[in-house]
Amino acid sequence: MDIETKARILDSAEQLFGEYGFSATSIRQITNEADVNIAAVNYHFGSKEELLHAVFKRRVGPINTERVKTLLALQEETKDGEPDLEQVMRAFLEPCFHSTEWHGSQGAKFLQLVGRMHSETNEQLRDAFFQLFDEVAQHFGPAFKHVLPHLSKEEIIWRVHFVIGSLAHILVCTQMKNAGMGNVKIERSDALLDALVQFCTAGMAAVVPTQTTVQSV
Amino acid sequence: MDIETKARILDSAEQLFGEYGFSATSIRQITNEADVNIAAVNYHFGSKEELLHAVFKRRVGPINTERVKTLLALQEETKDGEPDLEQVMRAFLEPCFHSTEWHGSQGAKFLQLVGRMHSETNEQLRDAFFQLFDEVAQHFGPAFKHVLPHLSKEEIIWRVHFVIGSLAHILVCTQMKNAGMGNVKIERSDALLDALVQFCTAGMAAVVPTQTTVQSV
DNA sequence: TTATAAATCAAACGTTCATTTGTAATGAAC
DNA sequence: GTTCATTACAAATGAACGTTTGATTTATAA
Repeated sequence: MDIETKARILDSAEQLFGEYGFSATSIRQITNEADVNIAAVNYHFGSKEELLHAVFKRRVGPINTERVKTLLALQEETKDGEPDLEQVMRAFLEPCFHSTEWHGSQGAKFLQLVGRMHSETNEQLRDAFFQLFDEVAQHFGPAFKHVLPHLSKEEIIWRVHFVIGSLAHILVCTQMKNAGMGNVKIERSDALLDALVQFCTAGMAAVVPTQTTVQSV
Repeated sequence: MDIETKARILDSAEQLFGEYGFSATSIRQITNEADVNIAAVNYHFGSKEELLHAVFKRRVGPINTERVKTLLALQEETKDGEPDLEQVMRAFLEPCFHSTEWHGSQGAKFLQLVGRMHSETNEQLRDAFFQLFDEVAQHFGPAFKHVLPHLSKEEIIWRVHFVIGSLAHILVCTQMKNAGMGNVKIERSDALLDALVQFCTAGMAAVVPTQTTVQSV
């Protein structure tokens, strides 16, 4: 069975890459878990790296499509009114959490892998990964700029990175035992998403202090 | 030369672990870079994992000591006045950036490694790593609770994780090419620290919306 | 049924891995 | 000068790595 084999490999790879990382996961682990022959990975995907890329491609597309769709709907809806930072932020963050609703713990493992990738420094892996987010960046960059007109472009880039960092970190954390996150299961975590949205919205909206701030004491 | 050998191994390990990750870095790479015999790692440190632990122990201590010292000084100083969230936040974040002032690009590579560790899921590595931050958690947990009395303990834990995520992410990002962070070099990045402090302070201080929030439209 | 392509399989490829071994320097104490 | 613990070294250990091979099975179509 062709399709079944490929899907089983993708499932196992997604889970194991998320749990142990790319380098620390062997093709033998993946094929054992998927119950397929060891040669199947190279036959169906070409190499270990291409397998990783395939794992991403399967799930990132839908998430980013939802992000952009929500943003566009939002912009349409509020065309004549005030754009709302919190809504933009939610459009950016919420779709990530939906993949767990769609795919259960499998989706959660994928998010853990996504979180992991944000600290990946291998240029080849990075480039292939972040290229998947080009469309999102092109839409949300201007959107954030529009609702935060007083911030410089550079300042916005930094703050978006802070947001991404918070997101990536909890995507990893919520899959761990003993991460100090209590009993949060990301599969049912509206509260966590809300908290993240609130935190990031407030952070993005932080007022730039005047240059000669003399605070405290 | 005993001390020289150990220090050279630590330097190389710190740099390579930060750059390529723990699993993707081999002992051969480390010992070649350090120009020592391949057996030296196991002789001086016992194993690859214990070497990683030694890399942390060398630098994390001073950072956390400075964090706690600054916090205690702050609490002493403002004993009869208003505690200030931004000051607590700065006491938490700023010492991380100092290690680059002390050790230059070597310190920067270390910070990249620290950022990486936050997405490490290997339980053994995690436990050994986060144990190094127990003292910090014990001091800053109550401190944040004190300046944010209206937030629940759980909410504070989540928000601190958001802060840690932002911090870890930029520690990794600023060492990368093409991370979309412009030309920020963390060795000279007061502005980035300031931006991070502002973002995290505002995020931590975000008001909890009333339960029945009906927003937008 | 037969020809053709796709998928699976066991086995092996050469390489690299972390670690261990036994031996040779090194330097201080006696 | 001999002893002795420490450190350094080249060489080798067995295991695991990603990948390839060539035969074999399965599916598709003529």
